Amino acid sequence: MLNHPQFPVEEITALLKESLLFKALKEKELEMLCNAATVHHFDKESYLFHANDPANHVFVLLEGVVHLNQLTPKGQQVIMHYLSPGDEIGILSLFPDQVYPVTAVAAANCTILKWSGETMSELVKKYPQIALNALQMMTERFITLQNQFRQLATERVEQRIARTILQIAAKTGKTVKNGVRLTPSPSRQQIAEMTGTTLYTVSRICSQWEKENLLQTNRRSLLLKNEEALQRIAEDNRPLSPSPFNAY
Amino acid sequence: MLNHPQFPVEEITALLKESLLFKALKEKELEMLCNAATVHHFDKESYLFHANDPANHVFVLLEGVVHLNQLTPKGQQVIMHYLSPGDEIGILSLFPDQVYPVTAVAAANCTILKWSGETMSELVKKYPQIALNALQMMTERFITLQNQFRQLATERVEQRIARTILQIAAKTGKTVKNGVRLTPSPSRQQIAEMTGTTLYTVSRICSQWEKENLLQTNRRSLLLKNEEALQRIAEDNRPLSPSPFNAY
DNA sequence: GCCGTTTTTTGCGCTAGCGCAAAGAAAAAA
DNA sequence: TTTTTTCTTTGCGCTAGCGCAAAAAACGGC
Repeated sequence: MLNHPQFPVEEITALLKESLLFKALKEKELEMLCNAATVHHFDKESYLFHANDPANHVFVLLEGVVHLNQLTPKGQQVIMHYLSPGDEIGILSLFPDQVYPVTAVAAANCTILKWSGETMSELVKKYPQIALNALQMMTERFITLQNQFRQLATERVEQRIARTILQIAAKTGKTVKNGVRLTPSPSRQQIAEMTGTTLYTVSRICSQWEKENLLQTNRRSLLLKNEEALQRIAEDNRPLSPSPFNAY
Repeated sequence: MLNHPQFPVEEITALLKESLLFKALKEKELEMLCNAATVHHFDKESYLFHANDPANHVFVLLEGVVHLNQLTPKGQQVIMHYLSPGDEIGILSLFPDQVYPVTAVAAANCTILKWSGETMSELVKKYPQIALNALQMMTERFITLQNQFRQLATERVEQRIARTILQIAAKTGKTVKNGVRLTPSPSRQQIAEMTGTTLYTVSRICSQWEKENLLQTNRRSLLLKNEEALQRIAEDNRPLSPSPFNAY
């Protein structure tokens, strides 16, 4: 276990120490944790688990991107959450008798750490801090989701797309000389599924922004050139409504 | 404490026994719980707490309706959750150092049971089952919110309104001879704030339904006359798109 | 470097839903 | 009762965003 060429134990330990789920654990405890984990690869497009599967594994993403999504009865996808290295997946399996409420799919080739539910239960018994951390995470995720809901209910598409790009940039973007680079960049379709719109609308809006030199995209990456401008769009600094008084 | 004319202790105990937060507590424990509570009245439109207040009380609604909502930066309201008698409010205050992420407002005159954070901490220490129940509730609310999010992202206004009315009917509706009656009925404005639309659209859709004899409204109550039809609307049983082949 | 596949762009027409404004109805206050 | 306030309805015009279709561009495999 845990003799991975690209991920030496020290590096993993460092990552886990920073993670929300395992923070406040001691060096010794993290070591135990590492020894109880297994490392797996998931190819792009493959599934970590499906919605309604019994929740019996906890994952930590080492490398890649994972999307948590739901399907509508008609087969339309909605991406509920976007995960990057260091993030935990499947915390619900820490709690008894749950099923995953979402599908987890690798949006890029991924390397992940995995614990079985039983292993986790034992670890939680030994280190109750993990349960507290999980609870903390749940409430944070809940509050975030409430905000997402409010935004979807009240903001225009353009704002939601701007916000989504900014969030991904903040989470995984690399600062380069002329801006912030997102690699890999989510596809138009995926942005649409995160913002509750269509790929056509996303494409039109991004084209517009590209013309205005706010960003620059190609299929594999996105360069955010004017973060402040996008921020302004996300916060909707524009006339409330086309004022009738300006018509003259 | 707890000598309320309309709510004798036995009745409250019975209510708490059924509640998600206090289920699986013993008779004796429920009694302790009752004795630690205080009863309060909140007039319609008054606030139980505001978003960002430190979360230091747990409430159980005995009578009335409470809305949990958020405000957009521009002052627009979004109703995140609708609470009826027996429901718990402010479970986040069971967990350390939280602030309420929403505002709780009485949507009708309310009678509520209230515990301070300190009292609750002690109770939780004595009866750890409460913490487990709270966790259970959090995950349930989280999963529900995810579904709400998906629906908002993918369904048409009409569907969302239908679903909302059906949910309120299931939660608080009284079955009468010609249908299900909701009293008090949410206003057009409130339905709009629950479904992410405007009061005009809600009004038009309800008028339409009234014409089709699916329901019947006046300012104080709503009579749902054809639940099945509304169910069909909520599930969107209609042609996927105006098929070009039918044009002939 | 060529070919098949996937993704993106964009023109076009369209429709769901918005939002003002003004009238009407219902409730509350006086 | 009458008056005032609040909530609802509806006509009207409009616009944001949808979604097809077809082309263009980008990518991957060989």
